[in-house]
Amino acid sequence: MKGTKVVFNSEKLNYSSELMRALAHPLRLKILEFIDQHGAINVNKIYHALKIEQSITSQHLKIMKMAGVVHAEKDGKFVSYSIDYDVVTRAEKAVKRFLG
Amino acid sequence: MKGTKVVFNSEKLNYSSELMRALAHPLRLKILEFIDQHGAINVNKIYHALKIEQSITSQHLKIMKMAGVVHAEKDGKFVSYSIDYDVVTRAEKAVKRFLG
DNA sequence: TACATATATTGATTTTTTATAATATAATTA
DNA sequence: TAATTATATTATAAAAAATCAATATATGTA
Repeated sequence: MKGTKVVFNSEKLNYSSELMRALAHPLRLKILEFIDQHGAINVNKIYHALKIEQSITSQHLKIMKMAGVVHAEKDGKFVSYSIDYDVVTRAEKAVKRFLG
Repeated sequence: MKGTKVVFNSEKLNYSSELMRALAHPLRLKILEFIDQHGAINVNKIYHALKIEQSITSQHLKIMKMAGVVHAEKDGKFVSYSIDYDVVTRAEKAVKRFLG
């Protein structure tokens, strides 16, 4: 497993760390877990269920959206969030990718 | 892949996010990659090769050591760092663990 | 149209991280 | 033993992230 000899450019390092950073927060993980359990779901239901502030919820969702972890789709006056499982899988492999 | 219905306690959420946080930094990833490529290696070689400050190197190594990602072993006046691949593997799976 | 609801955005503040520089400690060597 | 080397630690400054409160923007509804 040691010594991949693959030289990673800072672009990939930044991508990997950004992706992991988006997930490296207990509240965001909790939100993600909730979306996972409910499928596409709107902000209202998320913050009511988890008892967190609307504004904070939107902000964390935005961070995860920017990182590509979740996807937002407008549905009337609601916005439905869902998980991009491909990207999450990529995050899982982000470490593995440059380690062995 | 959706809806694991596994309820994660905040302990696990915190562990997962802490582990990911330790890796969610470009410089730390770079250091980890370097250790991976060279096996057990001391601080001096790391910061000379990567052209970063000694103090920063020690600090980042400490963060990864606290998270259990790397292991330090004293060797005379040197300190040799190596990767704990088990923990890294756990980090890879941290996301997967609560998603699907 | 006026009002209510859902979400996003913004600005101010606090907290956490990171970087820098200096110093401390321990081991080594001249 | 004095000087050098390797690493850690500490204090401080700078930067980034998180929280909170308020406001803005849409959309839907009475």
